[in-house]
Amino acid sequence: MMPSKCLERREPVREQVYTRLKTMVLSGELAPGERLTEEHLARELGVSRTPVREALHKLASEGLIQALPTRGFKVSGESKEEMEEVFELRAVLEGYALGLASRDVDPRKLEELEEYIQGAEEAYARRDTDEVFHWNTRFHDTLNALVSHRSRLHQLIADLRKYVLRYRKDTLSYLSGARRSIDGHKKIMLALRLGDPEVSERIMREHVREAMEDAFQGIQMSPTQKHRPAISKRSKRQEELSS
Amino acid sequence: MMPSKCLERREPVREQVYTRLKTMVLSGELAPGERLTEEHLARELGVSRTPVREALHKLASEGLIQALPTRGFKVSGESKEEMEEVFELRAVLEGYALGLASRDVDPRKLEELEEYIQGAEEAYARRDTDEVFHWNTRFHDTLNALVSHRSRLHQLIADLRKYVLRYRKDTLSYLSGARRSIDGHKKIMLALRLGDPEVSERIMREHVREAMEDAFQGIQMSPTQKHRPAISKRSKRQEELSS
DNA sequence: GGCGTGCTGCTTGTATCCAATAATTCAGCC
DNA sequence: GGCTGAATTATTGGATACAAGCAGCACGCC
Repeated sequence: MMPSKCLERREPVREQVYTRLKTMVLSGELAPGERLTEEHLARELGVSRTPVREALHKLASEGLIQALPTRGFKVSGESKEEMEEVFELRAVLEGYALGLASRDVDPRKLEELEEYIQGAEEAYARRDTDEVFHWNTRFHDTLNALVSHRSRLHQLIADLRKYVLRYRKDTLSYLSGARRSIDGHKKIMLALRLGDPEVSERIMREHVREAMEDAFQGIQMSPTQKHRPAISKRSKRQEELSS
Repeated sequence: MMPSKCLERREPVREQVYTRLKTMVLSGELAPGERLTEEHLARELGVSRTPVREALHKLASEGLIQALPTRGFKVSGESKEEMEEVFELRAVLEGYALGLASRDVDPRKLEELEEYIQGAEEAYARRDTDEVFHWNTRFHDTLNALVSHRSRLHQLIADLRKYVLRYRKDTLSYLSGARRSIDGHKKIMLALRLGDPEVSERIMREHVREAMEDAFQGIQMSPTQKHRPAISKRSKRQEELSS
């Protein structure tokens, strides 16, 4: 039989749903505290309950949502304590990762990193915080890629970073935060060039902790979330995944 | 299938299967490289594919098994690099955790920890390595419990520890390893009493790294695993979960 | 005799079905 | 009018049914 048109990568629906829901949670489209039920999501996404269920369990294991006893799931709250813990874990793991990376850096990667800093600096001059954020993200992604051979560490850091990205707008909407982060990146470069694991580790920890402070700047977080109704009204609209 | 008349504790079958499979993997009953298919496992455990599948996905997300494209799963290999990475992550995270814990220790917990060391010491005097292992495990579990309010950190450490437990026998079957680990625990106690986060962190890192060295003592690990046939022959026997 | 092609079965992915149960509502009783 | 309890609903957990894909194999062609 002809292999038919299997040219396109056949990504399982489960994965699509997972990615979609994750995006919705991280973007805030699904607000913290909002309740999620398999059936409604399945209808909304135009698939059956099975893949939705698997996606929900996966998200729950990552902490993005949490299982209620027998009432489905709800989007995880964002208590200050929880965010702090995630930032602290980032500080520790990314610190360790930078220490590892600093033992043997590819000069071309250093070049690349410098470019991102340069890009951020120029964006800062234009007071374009979105653009600064963009370059900073590339910077951190590239740093993380330096330890991609340590797959667990790499994955862990990626997950934690995605988790706090939810608050990116808040983080950099103050120019002072942007300034500090760029300066922090410059220090990271110096540590990398120095090639000293311990210094690199310490510098990175400080950097992430500064980012945490800036993220908390002027944001009041309620430890307890009010219970949002449920699925939003636009549930009726059959949004196909293929969009 | 008959609706089982499980009147007692209503633990979801999914969880039972998950726990069961995890045990089988960690105990080596399912050897690294061995292939797992939903259907066979479902038959073997006397349940349907649904809970088996969910358990498999969960195990995969923890890295205990890995998904083959569309061929099911296989028990993860145990290359030296992978074990090293896990031990290194433990060193970093448990180091950080001990630093956190050292800032404010409950004296009763210190008492408890001392008892476990005492127990291990006595077992060591009897050359009972299994017993030493038992007390050492309690010791580490108790330490980890000190940061249970940091749920992510706590969970992460618990997962990583479970992962390397697979090699416990090898780890402590040498008395020198047992000796070193007990001495390490004593140093940890001193660091805790000192109450200095940085010292505690360093001491713990050293301790876990020593444990790694001992775990690798005299063990030859093949980076590539040979492909074991599939499910073992006793698949036919209907082993009910309720056993 | 070697290699390509189609068949067959194993295995997963998804949908649907059924049962069990917690929450909710509503009616009857005090 | 408020409280208690039974019926109703909402929702998950598990089982099964069904489709689709890849692997291995055998057969036939060159």
